[in-house]
Amino acid sequence: MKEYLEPQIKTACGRTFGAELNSRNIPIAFEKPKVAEHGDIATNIAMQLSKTFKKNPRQIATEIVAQLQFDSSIVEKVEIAGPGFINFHFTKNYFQNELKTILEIEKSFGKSFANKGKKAQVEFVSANPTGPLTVGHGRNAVFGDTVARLLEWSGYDVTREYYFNNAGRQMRVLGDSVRLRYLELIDEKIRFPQFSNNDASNFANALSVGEIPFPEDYYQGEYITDIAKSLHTQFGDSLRNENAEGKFKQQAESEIFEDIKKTCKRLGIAFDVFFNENTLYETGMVKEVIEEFKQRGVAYESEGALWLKKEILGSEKDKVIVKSTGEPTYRLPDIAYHREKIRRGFDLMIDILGSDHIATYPDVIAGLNALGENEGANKIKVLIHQFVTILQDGEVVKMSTRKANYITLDELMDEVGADVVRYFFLMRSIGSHLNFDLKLAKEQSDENPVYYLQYAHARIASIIRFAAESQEPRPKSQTVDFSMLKEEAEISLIKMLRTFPEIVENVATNFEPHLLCEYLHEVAGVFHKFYHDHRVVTDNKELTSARLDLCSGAKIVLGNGLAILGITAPEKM
RNA sequence: GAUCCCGUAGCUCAAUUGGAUAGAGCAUCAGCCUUCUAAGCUGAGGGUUGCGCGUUCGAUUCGCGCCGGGAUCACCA
Repeated sequence: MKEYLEPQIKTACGRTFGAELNSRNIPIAFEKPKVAEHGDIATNIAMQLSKTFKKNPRQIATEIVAQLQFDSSIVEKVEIAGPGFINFHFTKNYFQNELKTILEIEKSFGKSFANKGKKAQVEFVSANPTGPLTVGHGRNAVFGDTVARLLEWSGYDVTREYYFNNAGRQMRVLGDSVRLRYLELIDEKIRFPQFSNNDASNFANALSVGEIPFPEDYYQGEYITDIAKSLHTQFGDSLRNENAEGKFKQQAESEIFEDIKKTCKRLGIAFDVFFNENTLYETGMVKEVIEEFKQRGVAYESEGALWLKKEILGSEKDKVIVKSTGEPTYRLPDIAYHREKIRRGFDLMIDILGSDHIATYPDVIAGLNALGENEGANKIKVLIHQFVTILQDGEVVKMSTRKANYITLDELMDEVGADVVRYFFLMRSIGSHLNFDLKLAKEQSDENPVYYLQYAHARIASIIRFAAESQEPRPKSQTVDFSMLKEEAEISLIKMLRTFPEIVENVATNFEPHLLCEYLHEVAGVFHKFYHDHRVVTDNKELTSARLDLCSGAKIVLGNGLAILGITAPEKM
């Protein structure tokens, strides 16, 4: 549409305003009007020009329209409306032909090759292996995977990556938590009333009566006991004097990781790369970064620590990258990691982060720039999503892996299924705080919005099955006469379907899958309306064929759209 | 104190990046199955877009100032 109209309007404007216009170089913007009466596409060019030419926009519009000439088989009428919009109405014939394209391209309808040959990387989830994935991780996981799918649909070769760290205090505590549970299994007395490490009197008291205290800030989830049990099955009592960071930590890490991968798989997510932070030390990347920072004079030592200067960070104060203990802070490996990504030659790198990390990524970008990686840093796109608030019985559940106060993604999927989970996380813009009411999600599982889409798909499949059973198959040579489709419900369905590629492109450029959800919901709605108003399979062979093809078109769009969202498109419900 | 996100119908959220009459779902009410899936369709009610200025032909959208909610501001990640 735009492709057809743009040059015509340009020449018309040229004829009206001459060279003066060309010097201004005003782009012609099109938009799809909200209301059907305002046509299929509209431009506000007359309003744009009214400033420069100091003329009434409606007057300008009239002059432009007078210069326009169109193929009457494509454009039905042109109207000037409102403050100065030029509205274009296209012919039914034009839309009928559009349906053919959809049917021909089928599975790739909506795909673009704009980024063919380019490599993209999406880093998401990236939760350290200290416990099962919770509902809180769900939004990150599902959104990240969907962004990856969108990039694939726009032509990118996509790497899905999970970054993790299996060192540090967090993991030591995890190992020791397992160790204590193990000792409990082999009959050591562990005292579990909740008290903290620094509660000295309680601690001493426990030890004095021969009990080993289980600190409050240790991991309290049941899965810790499960890991201890599996160690007990393998090794019996022989680990009594084993170090927390030995077998206990290793076993915990590997079991938890397996668990995480399984959860992701259930959600339709498969990572290509699990990147261990430790690699950055092994390959010398971290050291290299430190040296270079020093060389470039942006880092200095003080109080036994290594600091990065605020000037390059653009922050209020200098920040530590290596602690006085010799351990790096998260900034350093993060910078090294992103440099590593840049070196792998991606054209686009996306980080999916929760809002709790919002303050950290500017440091990473600044660090990269300080290393002279400006070009690479420009290819990094950070997408921040707001938190999911879990509501149970109207109360906010504060999630904490350590306190075992969480609802796992698996539990959620057990309740409502992976499709509902994915849809629920995708249907809202990532900038808004998502309220996940568990009670509601369970109760409404029967009337969840995702079923509306799936039902439309299944319904179409059913119609097509019915037609195949009750009718002679149409000979391949016989072409379908799409001019049979002229009812309002039919045309508006085609209009809806044909915009799919535009929607995908828009959603993929702006990383806003929720708009695809909305669009598909609308497609389903328009289809249901069509179904309700008109019978597909009738004695009229010609009409039946045309309507069946229209159904197929709708099925393609719904199917492809659901595929991008990672949601199944059932043939039956 | 500073930075970022959010504030829209009773509830959960949209709004084509500045457009025309601000829309969906849930909930409430009233209709529609002898016919291809009623997990559907049709209709009704429900709004000072948190408040106030400003920018312009035009503001839910952009700017400034308040109010309210969330997140972050470590030698934690």
